[in-house]
Amino acid sequence: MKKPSRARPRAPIREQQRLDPSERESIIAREAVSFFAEFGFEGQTRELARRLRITQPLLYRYFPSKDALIERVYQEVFVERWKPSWEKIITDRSVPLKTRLIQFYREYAEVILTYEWIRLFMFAGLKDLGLNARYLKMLRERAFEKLIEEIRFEYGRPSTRDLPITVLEIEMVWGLHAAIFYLGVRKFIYSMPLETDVNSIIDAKVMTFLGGIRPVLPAETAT
Amino acid sequence: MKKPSRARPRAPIREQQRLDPSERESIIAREAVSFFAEFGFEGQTRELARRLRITQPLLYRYFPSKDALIERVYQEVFVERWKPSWEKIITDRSVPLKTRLIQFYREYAEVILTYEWIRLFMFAGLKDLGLNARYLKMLRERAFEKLIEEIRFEYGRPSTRDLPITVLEIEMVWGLHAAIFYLGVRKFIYSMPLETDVNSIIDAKVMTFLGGIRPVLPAETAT
DNA sequence: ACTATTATTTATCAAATGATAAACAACTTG
DNA sequence: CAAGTTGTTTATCATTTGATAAATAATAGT
Repeated sequence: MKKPSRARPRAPIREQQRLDPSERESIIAREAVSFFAEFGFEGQTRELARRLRITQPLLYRYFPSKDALIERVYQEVFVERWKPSWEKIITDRSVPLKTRLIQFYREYAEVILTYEWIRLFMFAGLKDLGLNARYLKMLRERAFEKLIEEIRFEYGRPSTRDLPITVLEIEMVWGLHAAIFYLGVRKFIYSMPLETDVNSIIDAKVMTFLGGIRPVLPAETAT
Repeated sequence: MKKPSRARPRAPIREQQRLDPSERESIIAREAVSFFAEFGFEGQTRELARRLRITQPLLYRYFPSKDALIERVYQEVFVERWKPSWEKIITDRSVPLKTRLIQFYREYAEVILTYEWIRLFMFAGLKDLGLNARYLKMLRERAFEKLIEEIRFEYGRPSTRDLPITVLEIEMVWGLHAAIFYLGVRKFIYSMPLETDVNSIIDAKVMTFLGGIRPVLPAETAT
């Protein structure tokens, strides 16, 4: 049992004031990620400040405008969370292709299947700032195209350098990506709890994908 | 008998004023669908009015509040556009299963793969009003569950009445749904033009789906 | 301890925005 | 044509909201 003492609040639970600028800035940025993910970019700066237990004008000491803060949120989520190691996973031919794919998609899913990532990406898309197109272009170049190159190699097909990626091939990859992304949409946008383990879904999708893409690949090199 | 003898306005080039209430209301509703699909539900009533070439207070003559107008938009898009005939297509056993699936998904895709449907559905989800959950529940009951029942029947498996739908089965259907829906997301939210014919993608997905769901079905009836 | 610095708050502004009331004007009816 | 009905506009209100300037107070340097 505790003795309620309303005498003095023990311990310096006291609101700390005057933080170091860099620290304050990162605190604001972090909270902004969570805040805008929940309410969208029309969320009000006053409400964000309230959550941070600071006053609203203080935000403008660290970010010149609301848009600048939103820019920072993008950076935080869509740039910082990209892991260059993923590209290594995909292209590491000392590992079986299927294993690589599963590992990549599992790790990638772990990053994007979060409340913040999914919702912010969707908010950004609806608002349109070209952010999504830019991101997906990067995703295509850094991951999808490498991935198709690896699949071509695995099955003894011409390199994508010699024979450009076909519409059907990239469409297959989009399909796999859609399946994973949609899990996040269901969970974080539709508020529908997933009844299945994400990893096992990914494994199954990857295997179906590998089975399905074969007939879509260009013919074997028969020069 | 009331006779709406509308005195013919001569040469309707002139901005027509004083419309019939029911007509004005439907014009407003129609424009609101397009407007909110573009800007989201935070789109301003003044801007909507400007598009309609009417003044903003007139909106409030026909809809008591902005929320009521939004409610109407939901009705217009997510209720009115549902076609009961789809359920007949799915369950019409005089037609081969694959044909039914392809026909249903083609028709369904034609309705939901529109700028308005996709974006409004996403805006609604992000705002959360339970609308999406409600819609998807309906989709599951009226389409997906019937669809699984038909597949079970086709392959001589127990009825879903005797053996409830499994998580894996419904997951497969979600996967197919995701693939189609994501086409809309790419096009209308990410602004990425689709390079392929939607119908052929659907056909391919349906066939992959039918091949993939078989091992997931419950064992054959061995009473 | 004193002073300079600066993180933070208080006070406010101006524009935007949903909503209402009253004035206006187009159409109908007698 | 006069009068009444009602579709539409004008004028306006009360909040909300991004942003700024000045005042305040916590910390560092000497």
